[in-house]
Amino acid sequence: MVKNRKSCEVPDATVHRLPLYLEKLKLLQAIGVEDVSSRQLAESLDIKASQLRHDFHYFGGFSRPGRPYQVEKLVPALEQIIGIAEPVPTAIIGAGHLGQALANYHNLDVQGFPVRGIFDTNPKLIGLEMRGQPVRDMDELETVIREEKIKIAILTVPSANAQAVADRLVEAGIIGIFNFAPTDLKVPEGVAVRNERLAVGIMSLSFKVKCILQSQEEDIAEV
Amino acid sequence: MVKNRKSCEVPDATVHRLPLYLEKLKLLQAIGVEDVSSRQLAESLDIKASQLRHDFHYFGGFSRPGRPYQVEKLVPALEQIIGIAEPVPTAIIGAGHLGQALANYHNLDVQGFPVRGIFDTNPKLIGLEMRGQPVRDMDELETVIREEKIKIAILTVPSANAQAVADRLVEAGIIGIFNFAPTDLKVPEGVAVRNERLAVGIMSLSFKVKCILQSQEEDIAEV
DNA sequence: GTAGAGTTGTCAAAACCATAACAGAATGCG
DNA sequence: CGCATTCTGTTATGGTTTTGACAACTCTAC
Repeated sequence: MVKNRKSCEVPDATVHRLPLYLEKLKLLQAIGVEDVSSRQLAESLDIKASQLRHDFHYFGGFSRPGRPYQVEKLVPALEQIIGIAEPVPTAIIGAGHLGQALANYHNLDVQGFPVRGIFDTNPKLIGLEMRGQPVRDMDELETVIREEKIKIAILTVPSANAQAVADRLVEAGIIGIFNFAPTDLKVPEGVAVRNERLAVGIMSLSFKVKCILQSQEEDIAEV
Repeated sequence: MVKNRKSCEVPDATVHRLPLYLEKLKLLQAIGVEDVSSRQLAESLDIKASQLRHDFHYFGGFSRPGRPYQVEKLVPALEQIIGIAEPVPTAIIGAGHLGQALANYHNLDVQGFPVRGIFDTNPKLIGLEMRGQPVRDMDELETVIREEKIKIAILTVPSANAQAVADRLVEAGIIGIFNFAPTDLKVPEGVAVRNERLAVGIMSLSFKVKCILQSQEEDIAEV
């Protein structure tokens, strides 16, 4: 199966678009659309059709020349590629506001990431129910991860604890960490980390806002 | 001031790194570091020094050849560039779990985005206090935005309402929208949108996890 | 004062990604 | 059937971003 190894040698940019394709396709599926051409799909996502076909090309053909894509086939194919053909048991570490928000984010389940464990150190939170899951003491972390075969953890603990918790997660067998703490985690080879920095997002937005305001001022000055 | 207009013609990739530079520099500042070389700073962020210098080069020199960067000068310079030299009044639309999480996210204030208005339609939420701010009825949206001169809005409402709310925001004078709804917002020229899709994040993580698992299986098979 | 180590700003090369172009295939219609 | 249209898969082109390389400059040590 050389193809498997090769199918992982894909640009990050392409990987980030796969979820968008899947999302849109599920929407089409829900309203009963059967066929969709690369152009239709691309336009609805505001990208070029050639880029979409190029992306798909990394994974081999999803259709044949002359025939549009079949939604019914494409959805499971993408799910397979993304790795959510089977539900991926997920844990949330840190039941603060952000952790709660994510635990209650219904879409997580729907999109293939059922939450099988919520953990915190705060005695006031331990025992509370969130979406049918009790908040557990961190003592149980390793046990639950192993029993539930959890592979992905969402980390919403304070920065100061993030690295220590990450170490425990890796030790317990976690392979993917979705990190919301503004800290660069050091993890061994064979563990994937994705940092989600709210601050980066809002600041790059601020940069654009500043540019807009400046150009408006200049436009006025020029009149 | 041609430089202003030019300073906005910067690759997105560079813009996204600016907040990281600033964050790290503030950390250094806090522990009393005065000088820092491009190599030191770059290594701590796990990027190449040449990239950092290249990024800075877009905005003109922050130092002179031979001399390292001075933290005390670099921090305000970056704040200026990002547009947070002055605090940027911000609103949160949607006081659900995610909205609450962000409202309580202390760093928002610290990093230059004081929350000056929290809005929701749910009568049960209206009136509640979050970080010293009452949750207001959406009726007050336009008034508060204008009075507080709010320019940036964080959108955490359900997908179905996102576009309608965005329209109101733009009408009221909002220039930047930080959108957490999985919807592509249509906004007029002169309004910046940044989409933050949690689903995309966790799915691209899942892709990498799947690749790791596959390569592990293959390694075992090869032995 | 001079050599050497270390630094930035700048430009050139390499790697990467997005777009365009096109061959080959299917479909629909007269 | 034959033609026009539409479509994918694939390759080539063009552009952007990252990385490497180096001149010019500063400081320290001796």
